[in-house]
Amino acid sequence: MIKSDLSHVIEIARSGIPFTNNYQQMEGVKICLEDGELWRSFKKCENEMIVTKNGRRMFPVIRVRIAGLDPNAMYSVILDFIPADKKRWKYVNGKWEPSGEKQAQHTPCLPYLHPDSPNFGAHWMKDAIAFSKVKLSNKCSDKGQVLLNSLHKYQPRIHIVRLNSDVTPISTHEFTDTQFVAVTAYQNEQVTALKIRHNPFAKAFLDSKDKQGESLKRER
Amino acid sequence: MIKSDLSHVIEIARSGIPFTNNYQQMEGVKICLEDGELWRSFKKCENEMIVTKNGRRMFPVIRVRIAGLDPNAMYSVILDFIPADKKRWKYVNGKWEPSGEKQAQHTPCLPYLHPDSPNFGAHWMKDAIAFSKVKLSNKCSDKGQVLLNSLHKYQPRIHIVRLNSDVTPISTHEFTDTQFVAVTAYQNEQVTALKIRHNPFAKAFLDSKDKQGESLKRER
DNA sequence: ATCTTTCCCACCTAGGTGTGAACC
DNA sequence: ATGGTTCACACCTAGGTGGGAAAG
Repeated sequence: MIKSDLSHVIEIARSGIPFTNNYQQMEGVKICLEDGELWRSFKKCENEMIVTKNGRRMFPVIRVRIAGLDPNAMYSVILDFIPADKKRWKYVNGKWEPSGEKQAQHTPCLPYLHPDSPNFGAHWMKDAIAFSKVKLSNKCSDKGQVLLNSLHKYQPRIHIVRLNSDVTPISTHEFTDTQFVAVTAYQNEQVTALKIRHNPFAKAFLDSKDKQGESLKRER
Repeated sequence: MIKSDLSHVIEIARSGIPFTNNYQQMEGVKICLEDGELWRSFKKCENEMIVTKNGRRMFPVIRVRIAGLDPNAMYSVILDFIPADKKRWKYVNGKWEPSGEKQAQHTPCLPYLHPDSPNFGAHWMKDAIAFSKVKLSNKCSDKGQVLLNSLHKYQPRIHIVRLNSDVTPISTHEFTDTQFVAVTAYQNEQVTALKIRHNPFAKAFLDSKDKQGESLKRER
């Protein structure tokens, strides 16, 4: 797992408020991934996410539940994606395998600020927080999409930033079940079948695909 | 115009943050209504807004441009509605007229917190702020709709609240062009024609109505 | 009777799916 | 030739319109 510095996260979180660079890890913050069972069913087939020029939503959606914040303090919550490895991957004979060990430098991924940001701790803890509107793209643009490299593997991260004028504690969380390979077209038909089965927007394809996929029980 | 106190505004803005009750009017805040020409065309026929049990959006949408805030300070922006008078109105022979001068007590209108709240001054000043999602209702509910009395006239207000731990300056603005009568069904067909002409969601009715209305030019 | 409200409806806006052919 | 990407498309979700009949 490649660790990058958090300067982009800080930059998008401050959004004009003056901060010192006095980071410190928050104590007592708890954060849980929702829909774990769904995520694991995708992870079993090596999850894939479509990237397009105009940006494609993620499915499943990253949803987290947060506890341990100060209800009266102000926070922003941020999603970003770091390369899970330095490899380029290809799908051959029904399996993902590394291809071309040398890799062009990863451009740092622009963090995605949760649209409820900034907000009170009470707001973030009230319900699960869904990143349903984040869009993944393979092209630069200024519409706030996240830029990823196709055929590379990514690890989503959640950052919680406290908005003070004097202190910026940061808490960062990764859920390995949410790893995926960015693709411009699905490679594994088991992944396609799961997407169609669970994403309401793909209901048009339910009839033609609902007999396919790996863990879907046959009638006999 | 009936003035009510601002306790509801304060309550929804604080949302858990500790405030003193040290109100003070902000200096130098400028706020302009957008779409003034559209609003005035409705005002000329005595504007009406539909209220329903589940809540109906406003059309036109209240959009304002704000200047003079501290870009780095945190604010919430709030919309509420006060009775423009104590009358109950009825539409007879193509005109609105008072009916029944004695009036049941107005329940205080729940303020509507702009969904971008809370946010930095820089955010509020970047673009015009649209209250496109506020819903007007004639029934109590807990889904955040604004409760109004049908057949009564209302004056929308915008409040800007600064979120400090020690001070709560408040700035309140009214635009008389946005006054309207709450109704459960449109009374004036000129109003209906204008709504259909300008609201994209009513495009289905454009053909049958586009020859009606007051200021719509005939071909000859 | 009259006035007001409620409900269902067809018809829109707005935009999220994977497909399969075309493109590079 | 191969592998990866793009595009238009049919088909959905989700929900905002006023109309008109029915109800209160």
